[in-house]
Amino acid sequence: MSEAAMTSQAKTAAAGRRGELLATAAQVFARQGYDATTVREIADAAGILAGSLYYHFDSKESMLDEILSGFLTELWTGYDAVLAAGLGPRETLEALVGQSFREIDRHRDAVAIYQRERHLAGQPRFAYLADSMSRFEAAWQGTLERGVAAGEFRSDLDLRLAYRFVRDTVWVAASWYRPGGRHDAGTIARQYLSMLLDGINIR
Amino acid sequence: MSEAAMTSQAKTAAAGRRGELLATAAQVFARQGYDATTVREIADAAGILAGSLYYHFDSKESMLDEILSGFLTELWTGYDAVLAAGLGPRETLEALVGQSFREIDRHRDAVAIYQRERHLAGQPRFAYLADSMSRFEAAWQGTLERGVAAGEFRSDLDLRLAYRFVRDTVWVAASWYRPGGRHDAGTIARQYLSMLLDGINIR
Amino acid sequence: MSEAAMTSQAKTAAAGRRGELLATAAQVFARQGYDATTVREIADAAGILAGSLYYHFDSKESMLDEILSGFLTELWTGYDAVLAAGLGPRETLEALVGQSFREIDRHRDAVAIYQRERHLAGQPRFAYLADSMSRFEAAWQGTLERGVAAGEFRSDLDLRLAYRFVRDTVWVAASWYRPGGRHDAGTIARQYLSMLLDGINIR
Amino acid sequence: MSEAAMTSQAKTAAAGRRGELLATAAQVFARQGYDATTVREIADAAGILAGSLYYHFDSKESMLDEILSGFLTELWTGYDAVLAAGLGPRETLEALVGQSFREIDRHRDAVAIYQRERHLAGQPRFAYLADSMSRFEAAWQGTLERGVAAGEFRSDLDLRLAYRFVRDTVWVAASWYRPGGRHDAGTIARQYLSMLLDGINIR
DNA sequence: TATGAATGAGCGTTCATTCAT
DNA sequence: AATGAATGAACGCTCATTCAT
Repeated sequence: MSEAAMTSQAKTAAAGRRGELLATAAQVFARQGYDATTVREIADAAGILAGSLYYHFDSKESMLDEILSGFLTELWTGYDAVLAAGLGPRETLEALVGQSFREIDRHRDAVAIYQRERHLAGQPRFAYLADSMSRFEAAWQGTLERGVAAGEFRSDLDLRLAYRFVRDTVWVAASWYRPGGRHDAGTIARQYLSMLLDGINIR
Repeated sequence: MSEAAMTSQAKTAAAGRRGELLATAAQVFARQGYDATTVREIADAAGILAGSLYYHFDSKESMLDEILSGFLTELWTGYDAVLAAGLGPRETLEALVGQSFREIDRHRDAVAIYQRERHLAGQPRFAYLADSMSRFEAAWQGTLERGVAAGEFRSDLDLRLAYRFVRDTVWVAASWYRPGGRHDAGTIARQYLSMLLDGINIR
Repeated sequence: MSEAAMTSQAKTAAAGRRGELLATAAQVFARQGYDATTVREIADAAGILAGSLYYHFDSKESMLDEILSGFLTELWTGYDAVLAAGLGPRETLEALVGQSFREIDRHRDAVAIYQRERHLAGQPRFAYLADSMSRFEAAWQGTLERGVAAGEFRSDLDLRLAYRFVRDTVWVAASWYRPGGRHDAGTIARQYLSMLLDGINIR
Repeated sequence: MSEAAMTSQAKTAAAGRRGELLATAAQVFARQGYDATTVREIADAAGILAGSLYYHFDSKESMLDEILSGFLTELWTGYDAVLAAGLGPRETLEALVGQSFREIDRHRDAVAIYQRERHLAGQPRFAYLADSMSRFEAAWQGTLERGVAAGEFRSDLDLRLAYRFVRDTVWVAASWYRPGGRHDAGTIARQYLSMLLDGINIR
C-alpha cells in the first residue's frame, strides 16, 4: 500500500472513531435526554472510560454541538436543493416533507435531540439553531403562502397555525419512528402528505 | 373557632400553599426541563430556600409526580365524559380535540412536561403514564376505526400512522401555545380540526 | 436577649464560620501551595465534607481571593496611615518595616500565599494584586528616593535594586516566621532595620 | 563507523535531547509552578506529544528531580571550592554571594523552582534538598560566626536572623532576575554585598 | 523516537436531601 | 413553615501515565 493511501486510511479511521463515538452519544442523548445523560453512560455504551472521550472531544456539550450542527448542515443541503428547484407550491411542500422524512430516517437520533433540546437555541453557542428555525419558518410558511396565492391551498386558514401544524406533525414523527419498522420513510411521507393535503375525511 | 375547623382551615391553607408551589415548579420544569431544573431554582422562584420545599414535598420527583398525575386525572375526567356520551365518530373526534385544547389551555405547563418527559413511563412510579398512553391510543384509534367503519373517515390510511398524526398534531401544540395569544384555545381547536379532517388543499 | 441582639449575634456567628473556614484554608494553602491543595484537604482540616464548603464559598478560587484581598485591605490601611503621617524618609522606612512585620505576624498564612502565588496578578480577577504591587513599589521606592535626596541614604546605589533588596528581605521573612518563636515581630523588625540601614559590618 | 562509536554518538544525542527537554521543562516549571504545570504544556513547548516525554523520562517528578539535583550539584561544586580556599570571613562571604549570583545567572529557572518548591525537602525522594539546606546553613552561618569572632561583623545581631536575612536577600533575587537586563550578575552581586555589609545609611 | 488512544485516579463542583433550630 | 448548615453521591473534566504501533 502506498504511503498516501495509508495516510488516507488513517484519516478515515480517525474520523471514523469520532463518528462512531458521536453516533453512540447521539443514541444515548436521544434515549435519555441530554441533561439526564452522563458522560460515563456514553463512555460505557462506547466501551471506553469516561475520561477517554476527552481525547476526542472537548466536552459533553461539544459532542451535542457536533451532532446537531452536522445534522442541520445535511438537512439544509437537502432543503436548499428543493427550494432552488423552482417547483410549484404543492410540489415544493411534497418535496420538503419527503426530504424531512429522509432526514428523520438518516439522522433519527439527531432529530429527536433537536426536538427535545430546542431551548438550546437561546445559548450563544447554539445560535445556529435559532437561525435554522427562522430559515425553516421562512421556507415552509413561504411555501404555504405561495400555495394560497396560487389557489392551490385553502385561504381560510391562519397560516401561522398551519405552519406549526405541518412543522410539528412532520418532525415529531422522529420521536416514534424506528428504521426497519412496518413502513419505510417514503411510505410514511406519502401517507403524511396525503393527510396533510386532503385530511382524513372521506371526500 | 373549633379545633376541627382550625385543622380544616390549616389543611386548606396548606393545600393552597402546595398548589402554589406545584404551579411554580411546573412552570420551571416546563421552561427548562425536569432534569435541568434544580430544586433551588424552584425554591428561588417561590421565594423560599431549597430545604424548605421538603416540608411540603417528599422529593423533587414527587412534585413532578403530583403535577403529572393531577393533569392526567383531570384530562381523563373530560375524556371519559366525551367517550361515554355515545357520539358518532366524527363528533367524538371533534369533542376529543376540543377537550384536548381546553386541557392545554388550563394545564399548559403540565402538558409541556408530559410531552418532554414521556420516557418516564418506563419507571414503576410513573407506570400510570404508560397506562394513560394505552387508554389514549385505544380511545383515539378506536374512534378512527369507528369512523372508517362508518364510512366517515378515509379507509386508505394506515390507522396507526393516522393515530400518531392526530395525537402529535394536537399535543405538540402545547410547546408553543401561550394563553392570551392571538387565538384562544377554541379557535385553534377548530382550525386544527378543519385541517385534520379536510387537509390544506383546496377542495 | 433582645431580638436585635440575637440577629447581631447570628450575623457574627455566620461571619465567624466563614472566617474560621478561611483561616483553615489559608493555613493549608500556605503549607502546600494553592495548586497542590485540594478542597477535600481544606474540608478535612475544617472537619466537614468537601461539598459543604460550597455552602459558604463560590469556589476554591474565591477562598483564595478573599484571603488575599482581606490581607491587602488591612495592609494598606496600615501603610496609608504611615504614608500620611508626614514622617521623614528614615522614619517612614522604619515605620513601613515595622508595619510589615506586624502584618506578617497577624496574617502569616496570607503573606506566605501572597509571596508564592504572585503570578496570579496577571489574572483579571486578581488584578488588585498588580495594583497593590505598583503602589507598593511607589511607596517604598519613593521613600528611598526621598532619603537619598535628603542626604539620609546612600546615593551610590541603584534604587531599583535597593527597593527589591528591601522588599524581598522583609516579605520573605513570612516563609520562615512562626508566631510564638524565639523573637516577636517587633524584635525581628528592629534587627532587620538595623541590618538594612547599617549593614552587618563593624563600623 | 564502528558500532561502539554509533552507540556513543546516539548516547550523546540522547543526552542532548534530554538536556533540551529539561531546559524546556525548567522554563515552564519556573513560570507556572510545578503543580500548575501539566506534562502536556511541557510537551507542547517542546513540540512533541505528552506521551513522548516518557520515552526520555520516567515521570514528571523525575524531570523536576533532575533539574534540581543538577543545579545543586553545580552549586556545591562552586561553594565547596570557595569554602576550601581558606579565605577570611568577609572574603568568604563575598565569594559566596558572588558565586550565588553566578548560579542565578546560569540556572535561573532551576533557582526559581528551588525557591518555590522548598516544601519538597520533606519528601524522601528530595531528601537531598534538606541536606543541601543544612549544609547551606552551616556554610553561611559558620562564615558569619567566624566574622563575628574575628571582629569583622557586628556582634549585636542574632546570627540566625542574620543568616536568614543574607540567604533570602540573595536567593529571592532569582524571582526577578532576568539575564540580559539592566545589570549583569556581577554588578548586582556587588551592590547587594555593599548593602549587606554597609547598609543603605550614609556613613 | 514519537504517536494515538486509552486508562484510572482524582479534581472542583453540583445538587437532592436531611435535620436541628 | 422556614432556615442554615451540612451530607454524600455523582457529575463533567483533567492529567500523569501506559503501550501497541
